[in-house]
Amino acid sequence: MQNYGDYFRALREAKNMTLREVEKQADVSNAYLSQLESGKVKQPSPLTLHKLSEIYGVSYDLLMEKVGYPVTERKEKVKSESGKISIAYRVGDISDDEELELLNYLKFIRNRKK
Amino acid sequence: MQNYGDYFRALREAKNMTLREVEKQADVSNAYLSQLESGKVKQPSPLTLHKLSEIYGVSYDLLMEKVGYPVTERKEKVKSESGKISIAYRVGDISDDEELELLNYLKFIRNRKK
DNA sequence: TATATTTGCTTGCAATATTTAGCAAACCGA
DNA sequence: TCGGTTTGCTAAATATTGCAAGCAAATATA
Repeated sequence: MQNYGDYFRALREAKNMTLREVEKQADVSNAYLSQLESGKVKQPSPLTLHKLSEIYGVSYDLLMEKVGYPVTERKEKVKSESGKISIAYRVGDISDDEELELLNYLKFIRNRKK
Repeated sequence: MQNYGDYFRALREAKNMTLREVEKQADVSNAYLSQLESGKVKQPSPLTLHKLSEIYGVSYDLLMEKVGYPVTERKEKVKSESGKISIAYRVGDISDDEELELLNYLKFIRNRKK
């Protein structure tokens, strides 16, 4: 994924969190988070990814792979799909683009009732 | 491990390789390898570790852990019960209603084009 | 309306990963 | 002995991560 900034933004918004909320929980500056989401960061450190993975509830491996780090080779298929495994199980593989749209739609769902 | 420089040097010497041989195979400068082995580098990048792990025949995970990166949790249990779609793994718990909407939206996405 | 707070963002800045260039000592064949 | 090569190393330069500070627009509150 070349521009994973949108992906991180979608994750945060799906949780309805502000940059400063994530800043507090992850101990990562909102400034840096902003740059990350706007595509100005190439490869955030594994430590940063680990913190974000816990807050957003996604797997650390998935984020590592997303930003282009080598990933431990074990069950290549299952690993790369670890986050989408259940949906894939029912409706087939989900592309990165589709995944992003789904996350954005989830955010929409959660906000429309307010 | 605070001084893993010695560890990297031991790995290389165990294989009877020179800095420049490793440089060629890993595409990492001999200068940097020298600094790495003398403890002047704090955290070599995952990509560099991956290359070295292949040349030295040790596991990528081991090197990642050695230099202090967060390690991937493996004992995580798969939360998706049979038939139950679980994006929860990614974005936290989602309700049955949300799940249904996401699936419908996915279908919409896939039929939308052309 | 006016003031205060929130929110996303940009701008320098420090730290550090990694490279290029090159040095000095050891090694090696003629 | 001697010119060439190998080997490990250092210094300077470049690139990127991540932060502190602060700004502008939106939003909340009086």
